[in-house]
Amino acid sequence: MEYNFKEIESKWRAFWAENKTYKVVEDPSKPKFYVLDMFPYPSGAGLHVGHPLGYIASDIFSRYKKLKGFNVLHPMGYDSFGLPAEQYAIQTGQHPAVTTEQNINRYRDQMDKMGFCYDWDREVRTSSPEYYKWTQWIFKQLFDCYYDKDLKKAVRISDLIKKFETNGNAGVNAETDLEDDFSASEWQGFENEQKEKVLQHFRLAYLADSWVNWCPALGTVLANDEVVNGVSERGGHPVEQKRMRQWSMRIKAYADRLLEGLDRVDWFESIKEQQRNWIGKSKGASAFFSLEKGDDKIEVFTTRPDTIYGVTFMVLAPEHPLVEKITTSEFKDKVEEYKKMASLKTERDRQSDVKNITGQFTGAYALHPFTGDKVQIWIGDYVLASYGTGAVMAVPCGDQRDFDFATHFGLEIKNIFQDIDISERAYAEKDAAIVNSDFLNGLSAKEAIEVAVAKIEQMGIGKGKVNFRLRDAVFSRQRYWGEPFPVCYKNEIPYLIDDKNLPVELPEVDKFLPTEDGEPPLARAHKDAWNYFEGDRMEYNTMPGWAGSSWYFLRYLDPKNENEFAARDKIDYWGNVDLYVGGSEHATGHLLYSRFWTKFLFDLGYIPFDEPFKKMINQGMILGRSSFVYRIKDSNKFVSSTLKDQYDVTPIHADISLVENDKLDIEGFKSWRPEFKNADFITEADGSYVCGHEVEKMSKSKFNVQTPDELVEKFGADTLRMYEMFLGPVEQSKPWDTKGINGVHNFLRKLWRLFHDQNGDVCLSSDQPSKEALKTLHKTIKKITDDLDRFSLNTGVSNFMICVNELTDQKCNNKTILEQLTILLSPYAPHISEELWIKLGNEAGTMTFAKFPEFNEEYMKESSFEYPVSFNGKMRFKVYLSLELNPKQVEEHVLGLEEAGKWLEGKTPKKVIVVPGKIVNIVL
RNA sequence: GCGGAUGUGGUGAAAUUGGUAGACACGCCAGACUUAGGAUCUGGUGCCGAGAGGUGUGCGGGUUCGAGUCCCUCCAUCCGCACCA
Repeated sequence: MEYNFKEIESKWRAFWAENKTYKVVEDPSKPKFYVLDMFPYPSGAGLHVGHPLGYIASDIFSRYKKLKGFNVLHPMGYDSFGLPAEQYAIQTGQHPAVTTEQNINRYRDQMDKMGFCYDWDREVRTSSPEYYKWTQWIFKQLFDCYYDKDLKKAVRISDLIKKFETNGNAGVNAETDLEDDFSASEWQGFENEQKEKVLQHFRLAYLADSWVNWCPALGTVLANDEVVNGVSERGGHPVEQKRMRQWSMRIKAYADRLLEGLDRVDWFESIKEQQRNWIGKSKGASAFFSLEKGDDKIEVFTTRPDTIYGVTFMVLAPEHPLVEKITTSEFKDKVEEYKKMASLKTERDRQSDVKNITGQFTGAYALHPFTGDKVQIWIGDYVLASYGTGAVMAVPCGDQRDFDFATHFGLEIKNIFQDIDISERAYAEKDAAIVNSDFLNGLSAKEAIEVAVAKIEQMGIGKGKVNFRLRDAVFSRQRYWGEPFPVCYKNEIPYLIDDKNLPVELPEVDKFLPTEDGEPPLARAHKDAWNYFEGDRMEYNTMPGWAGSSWYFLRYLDPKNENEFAARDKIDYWGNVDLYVGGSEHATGHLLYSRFWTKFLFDLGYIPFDEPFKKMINQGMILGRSSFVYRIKDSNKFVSSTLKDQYDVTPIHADISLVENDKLDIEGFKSWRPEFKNADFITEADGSYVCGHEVEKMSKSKFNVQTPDELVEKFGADTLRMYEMFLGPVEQSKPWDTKGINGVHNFLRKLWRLFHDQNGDVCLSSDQPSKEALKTLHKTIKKITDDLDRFSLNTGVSNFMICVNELTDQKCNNKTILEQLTILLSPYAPHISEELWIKLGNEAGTMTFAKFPEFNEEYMKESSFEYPVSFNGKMRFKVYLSLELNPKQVEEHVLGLEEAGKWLEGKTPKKVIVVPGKIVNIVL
């Protein structure tokens, strides 16, 4: 019997499903291992070959860990709320739940064909009410907590209220944007409405008027990580700044812990670095500059307090609250004009207009805190209102932007760096000694920073301070297809819905569009359409896409629990994710938010860990390899790629299914589209047409999408699994190319032949395995184990090929050897392994729970070694020598060889290096 | 500008601790077989050279008996962040 992958694969797929082979339950007798894939958004296009890359890798690893005796949790689900389903719904009127369901079914079908070992009984969908009930519940906890900076953790808001009742907000060290002070009696005198307003400044999920990224085309706000280069990440629509009342998450409270936790996880450095940049911690000092006139003070933030004597002017953001107050009447009009101009610029304009220096003098002066000198106060849009204090002390000698500003407007530039020429540009390094700076003179930058901060604090004009770039995350979206908030309003004060009434389900609406008054789609729902309704109205916004994905890894632990998001004993057993596999594009979104929620749930004692993902592997993107045909201008004639330079041609994408090894299927191309029906071809001498190619993102419009289904059909899932791994290291981006897939397929056929005779009958020997075969096997065991442990799955495939090549040369059909090999291979190619497993006389379905072979060094022992002999580091010849020889003996033997004499050229070697079992190097 | 990653044959790549550069595969070349199968088998294939040999891991330098691997300078490509004070 030939290797009939179709029959074998469908047989085992059915077997696994029927027997629930991959179902897992808590088992205290075994160590646990949690392998997680980033769950997909089920889009209408289905999976292409790039999606399963990470799933295959994690599947191999899960199967390996099972064979190693671990109880492996390996679940899958769907991030099923999101924009595309809703936009499709707006166009067609089809309910997003319906399209989502269809897409999920297609994804499931595609994944099943790959032979993944997911425990599908644990599937979660973020859009199902049973799931989002708990997303709502977590939101409620966030609403009900504030961040205590002394305890460095989230604490219930009731504790805060107690403090307010006894002491007002004096002595409260909480993460808040509230600046006013109030006493206990003032607090007690507040109306409920006023109290809630105050509390909103403390809650971790809070309602506030804030500047948000508004995307008119999508009709919704976006989080910072959803805006890329001033346009929306999805769809590329323009985004503008708008002030709106929105739910936000006080993620800033966790900035320091999010930074610190990165040191405790095993992730790629690039991802950690991206998160560090995004959090953007900078240490420095804040200092108050008093004004020449009036009692107001301007607070600035600087990372270089050592350069304070270089200050020659100040710049405020145009939106800075003091601008209006300090501007002299003489400059009022000009300042107003500048402010207006700045406000009209979108974020995008400001970014693309970095080189253009603009600003306006306010007419006011501040006093230098040390020298008492008058310094001009300007406004300029290079100073951002949202970072630091919205004001900078300008040090043109030490900061290029300040330098450019000063040069442009002819402001003074004072040099405070010893032996540094600043006539051309600012000196931003920290290597020069400080001069012209009174008490800082002669100090290095590092020393001067400390001394300056101490002095500033001593004088009471400021203090050492840490600033973060991270902003609080906007949490409401004006969309339909998302989690409803467990919130209602009474007199416009938000109230939480009681746990017993959760989930608040998505109500039916007549259209998925905003109302005429611009309210979100949920405002269309009639009171009766809500499964629960309270107060004057329910919250109309829905949660953003990252809400459901911020905690899904916890739900897999106990997916059907109706009373808790997961039972504590299950959480304790499974713990956090041991290996997380997914794309790196989530570095500043999902991966940051899920860490935030994990830390929060840890603070409240619901989970015993504060980092969700211990180790993470980020698979590279699989790019498409587009094929091109070249049409000669104004004709229907196509010229082969190698000859195209002789003509004036237009490249046209050809569907990659019509191309094999860059050769075009000419007849197929003619019938592909009507306009090519009568096409002519200028071919190579052998009559073939060679296509050009280019690496691009996979997309329908480029006809370069490769679906896994086609390849499973053609070669089988085992071949595709191994081929995707064979392509190169998982973390590397690479273009998809089916060129080498035959090689992998042939390998599996060759493996099959080891078990069968020429007639295709099973033919296995039960004799003692040969020494040679044992050596091959154990060499392979060692390599495969090492490869898996360091996630080098491409070399794993190579090592299987080497093994099968060697066993074929040895004509090995030994049962013991082949059985061990089958177990080794089963994580990579589970279907064929199961089939061979029963041919070896084992019971169906027991393969998954077999024991992974152990490497035994005994079989690898050699008595001799083929030494490479080098002269001056150049390998010249090889010689077999006993490994029992000591270095001196090796040297003597090698120097006595005729071959050596040729290279010695009669000279006496200066030195001979012998590394036993490795190399001989002769230095002449 | 800052940060991260990468650079090896015609192609995908390997070389885990400094020790035979190019494993394994694709492709290509030559041949065998034939039940014509997306077969199988044998040999070859970094580059230059008829050969002996020379040369070779982005460039240039250094350390070392020995460097793809370690150090320094530079170049190129990709990714992320960016008027962040």
